[in-house]
Amino acid sequence: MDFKSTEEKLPLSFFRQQQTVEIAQQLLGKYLFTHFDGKITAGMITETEAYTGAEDRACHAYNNRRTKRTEALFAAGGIAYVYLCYGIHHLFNIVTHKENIPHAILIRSLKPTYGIETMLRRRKKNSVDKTLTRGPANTAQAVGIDTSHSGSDLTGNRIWLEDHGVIVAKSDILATPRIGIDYAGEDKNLPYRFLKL
DNA sequence: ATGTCGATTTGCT
DNA sequence: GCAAATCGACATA
Repeated sequence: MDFKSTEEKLPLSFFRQQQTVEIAQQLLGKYLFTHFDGKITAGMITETEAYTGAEDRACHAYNNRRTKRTEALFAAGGIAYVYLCYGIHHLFNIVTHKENIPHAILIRSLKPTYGIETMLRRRKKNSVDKTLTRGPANTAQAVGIDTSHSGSDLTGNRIWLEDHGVIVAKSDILATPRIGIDYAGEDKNLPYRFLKL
């Protein structure tokens, strides 16, 4: 299948960069595509959060905590880390950095651009509203990503990212502390959440 | 408009 | 046992 998108697809080298906080900002304005059950959906990334590994108390791999769940974080960048939150929500992350450095970027929000009917069906909604692809669990559900996709290649033909040339100036990025990590001590105040204005 | 609460897997104590 | 990188239903105002 040809989506005329090959040249725009983000390469493995993008995900293997090592400044995860910087990459989280670069992801704003990029497009997340999925192709499941014969349906393609896509949206422009508008909100991200960086999780920076063993030294980040908010990261699941803090202190190199290694479990079956967090194993994907320790792989080299370019795969998905998807985990179940509160027993029901699937949260999609992009793994970055090199092998054994467990960094990742949580995708918190998209602007839907393609396959909106499919997104509505997955979200059990009748019409587009603000909540269709806002919030990490809603976003993952809309694009059809669940924990079975943890460890998936992000440069393949099921889940991938594209650069459509959208330029996001630093002045159009709002940085705030991350959401829902009150347990993270000092690290809860780090400005690692980024929103495209 | 704002607040409380339940859903329910994973991992740490 | 309990808290968690959340969401939406329901209550009260």
